[in-house]
Amino acid sequence: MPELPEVETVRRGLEPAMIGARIVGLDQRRPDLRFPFPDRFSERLTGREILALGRRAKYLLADLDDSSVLVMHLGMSGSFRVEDMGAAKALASCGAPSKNAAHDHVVFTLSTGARIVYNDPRRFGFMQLLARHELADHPLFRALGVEPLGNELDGAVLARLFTGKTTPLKAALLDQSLIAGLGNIYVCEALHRAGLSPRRAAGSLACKDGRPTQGARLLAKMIREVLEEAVAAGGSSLRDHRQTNGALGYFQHNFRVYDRELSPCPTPECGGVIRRITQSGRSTYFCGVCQR
DNA sequence: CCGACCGCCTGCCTGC
DNA sequence: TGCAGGCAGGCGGTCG
Repeated sequence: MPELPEVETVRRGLEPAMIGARIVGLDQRRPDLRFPFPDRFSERLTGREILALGRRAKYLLADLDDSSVLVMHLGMSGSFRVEDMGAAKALASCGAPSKNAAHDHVVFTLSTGARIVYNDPRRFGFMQLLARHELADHPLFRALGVEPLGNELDGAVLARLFTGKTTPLKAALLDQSLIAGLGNIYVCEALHRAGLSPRRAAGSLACKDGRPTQGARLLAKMIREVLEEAVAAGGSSLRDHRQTNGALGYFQHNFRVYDRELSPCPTPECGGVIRRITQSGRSTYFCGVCQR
């Protein structure tokens, strides 16, 4: 599921249940996900109060009351759900499909009585427990690029990041050390909105005569636009992705190119057809007519 | 530096 | 109906 908008949706769903609550029990049901869980994971978390829940790129960051930070990454298939007695009954009664409990790998029990369940069939997600002061220099975070939903990303920044790069725009936008948080879907969508070909060299958007190109400015704007729209829609629900309360995000209905091979291009008057190609081993969807 | 490819895992869909 | 193959939202590593 999770690119930046889905992770942000999860963060907003977990926040009211987690903030100010204390972890009174932690059930870690296997030794590892993508990586091993930290040593004494359960002991180190039990008794901690959750002070804040933040996000950096696709990472969730729970600030704890002992100056440690619980770092959580959802990988490809990770999700959280919030359960309390009432909500569990409500979900059951409205027929929301229950996830396969065999993939419920971590269960947090909170002092409020709520349970936070982490489910991850493919187990590409992971959790880490770090001291807050070591976060910035940690290998996971040290090399992360600009946050696309903050105020940092604009045409000038994009132009600078792309200067001299011969790599295709698609690969450059997926590179988390340049911009942190985009994934396959939103890269395809942003490039279509900006009318730029995923195959074009990133460096072609670098500054000309000391000014960012129109393409760089438009692309920066479209990246922010598509991410903001997706967050507002509760993210995209592919397969079984749901928000933490079981509700579906609906941004997938607004995809213009992703998973739309052979559909007519939605750009007015374009007349093109969406194509699928492979770039660095992953599907790229785009219109060869209006994306140049 | 760059890109292509592989592995990590499971589930789902397609075609035979 | 079953089975093989391809594909999937991420990311880190190797190799040429």
